[in-house]
Amino acid sequence: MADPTAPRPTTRRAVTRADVAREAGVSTAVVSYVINDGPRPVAATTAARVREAVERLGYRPNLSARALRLGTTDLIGLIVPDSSNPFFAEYALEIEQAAARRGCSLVVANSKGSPSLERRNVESLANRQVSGLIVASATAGDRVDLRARRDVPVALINADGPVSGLSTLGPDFRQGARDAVEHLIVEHGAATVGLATGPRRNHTAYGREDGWREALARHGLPAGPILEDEFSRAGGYRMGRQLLRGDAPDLPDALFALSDLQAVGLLRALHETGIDVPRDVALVSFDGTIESEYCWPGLTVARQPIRAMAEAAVAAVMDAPSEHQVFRTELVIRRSCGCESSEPVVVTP
Amino acid sequence: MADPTAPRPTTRRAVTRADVAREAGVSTAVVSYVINDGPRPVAATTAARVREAVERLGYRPNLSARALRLGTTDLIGLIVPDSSNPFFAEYALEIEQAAARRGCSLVVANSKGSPSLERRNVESLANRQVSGLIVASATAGDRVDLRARRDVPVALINADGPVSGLSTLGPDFRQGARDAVEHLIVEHGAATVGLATGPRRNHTAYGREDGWREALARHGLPAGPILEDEFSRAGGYRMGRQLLRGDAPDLPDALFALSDLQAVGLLRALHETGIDVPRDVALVSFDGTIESEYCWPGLTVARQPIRAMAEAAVAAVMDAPSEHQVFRTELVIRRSCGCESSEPVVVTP
DNA sequence: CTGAAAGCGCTAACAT
DNA sequence: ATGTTAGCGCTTTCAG
Repeated sequence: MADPTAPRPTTRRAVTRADVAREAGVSTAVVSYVINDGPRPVAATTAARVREAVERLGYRPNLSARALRLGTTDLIGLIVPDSSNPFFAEYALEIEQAAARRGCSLVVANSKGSPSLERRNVESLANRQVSGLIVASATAGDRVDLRARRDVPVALINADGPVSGLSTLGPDFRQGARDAVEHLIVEHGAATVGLATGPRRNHTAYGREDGWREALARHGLPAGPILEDEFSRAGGYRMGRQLLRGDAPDLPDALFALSDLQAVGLLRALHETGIDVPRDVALVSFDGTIESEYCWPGLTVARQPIRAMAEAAVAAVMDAPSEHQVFRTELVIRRSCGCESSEPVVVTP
Repeated sequence: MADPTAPRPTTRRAVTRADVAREAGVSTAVVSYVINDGPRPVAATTAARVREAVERLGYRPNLSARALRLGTTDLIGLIVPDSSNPFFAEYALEIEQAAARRGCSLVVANSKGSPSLERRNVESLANRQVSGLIVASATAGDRVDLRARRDVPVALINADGPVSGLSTLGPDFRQGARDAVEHLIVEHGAATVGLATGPRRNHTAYGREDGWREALARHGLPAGPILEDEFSRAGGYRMGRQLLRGDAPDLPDALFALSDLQAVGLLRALHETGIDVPRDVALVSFDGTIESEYCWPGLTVARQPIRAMAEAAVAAVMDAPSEHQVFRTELVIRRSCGCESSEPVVVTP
């Protein structure tokens, strides 16, 4: 008779390690040794017999039990403000791939820019015994409340500086912004460069703003107009509308957007008004997501090395914690700055 | 002395349910009851005492143990070909939100269009005892090999029809495509409408192709040129280049792209060649991701009700399996078809 | 090289 | 209303 005491309706009792042991005529320990390839050696013939039994029975190890025993899950938690934001989506993909290479899976949680939700997500993932936690904090780095990190290694990505007790990493915000803005000034003779920034409570904006300011200062130029709105296409669009309001808007020579998304929104507003980029205003942005490559005109960007950063984040939580790591961005020249790119389009490999 | 036998370096032994019980002077069962709010009642004063102890000790339940006991994890697995594809990224976000509403977390795996990797992901997530599995198969629906679904409810999203033993759901591919193409014909007098489709091995392409063909047939029009490339921006771009090659390319009046991404790539190729959309060619696509709203010109699309589908997928695996569900798409008129939209831009809420 | 057995932390009978 | 306790399936120490 079937055993009706199963906790939840698991169609039938699953095959366990004990079944395999019985089938193969060995002890459960041996089954464990062959499956995990250690820690004790097993005679080749015994191992073969076990593997055969595993196959015949269709045995699949129960990872929950393993996790309980080991106190770890081979699960990496990722907390981002918005996983549908292309920047985070690309980041998440690379993290998933890096995790997969180490046999880990990725669980993603959205904090929607809410510090309290972020905290709850950290707690919840820590309770799940994730092996590591990677977080892109929507708020200031040092305000990240990681009480729950008791026994979970945490890496803070998109960080603009070290945070004691955590592994942190991020792009060189300042350098990237400076490069982009200097390109505008040096190569295209821009004399006024506006800034399209994000919410001021977000610490990560500072580095990019400073980079912009530095580039200007280096060339003795005054600060251009400053627009501020959220890090989204809609935010960029609103900034564009604001820039263009009035009868005779006074456009700067160029604009630096803190993110691709905002640049895309700006582009939209500019297009609608019949303003040509780069002829009427040049535009450069920070991030370098794929979208920046395909919009029109293609955006000149300070591109973050997402794959390398993803790998570093996973390494920081899985292998060894690290000091703050900063990654140089790469200036990718396309048309929005005014350059004539020789290639019609840079198609990603 | 510290106990050095901890399986992995958990900084110190974590607080367990037993500690709380001792602290509160009750049994572990009672602690369980107050934490889970059942299944047995607990006196209010006792409960308060327990909660206090939990607070004082900073107790956090170990979800691995719970999962082992219960045979389920409150983890939903999602397998997609490419989680950085904006369509899947938006889908994943909505699924994560729907899961979160039920107290579940989402683990995402990429199959990169490989059936074998897809299968491995299914296995691996099933071994993790996920409570449900949602898969967007890169291959044909009926070829989905879900041997591992022994005791895991599976929902197939982006499905074009029922698959026995699985919950399936998807947009009304045919209706959506038909609506979009008919709009081109009826409202804009398009006499030749080309098709930009995806790899033919992908069954989900059939419905959209049929819709295109049906719309044409209804109005006695011949099939326009057919382009075929992968479901990506690069694929769209290549199709655009192909369409335009030669000295005097013979452009159709309009083009229907099976996905936003391909439309974006097409748009890029068209822009580069100085071809105006919609003046020289009109363009409509299927999906309706946010990117379609912000590119230039804004894309007229058959928009999938992603949120509703995400909710349905989660419900199918968490609540009750369902017959095949099809969701109507909504035709969203923007400028790429030739309409003058009254609103300058439809900003998403 | 292999077997026996002790738990990991939790839930939910079954007792009281 | 509360306490006791038997496992869930796995890993690994300790004996053989």
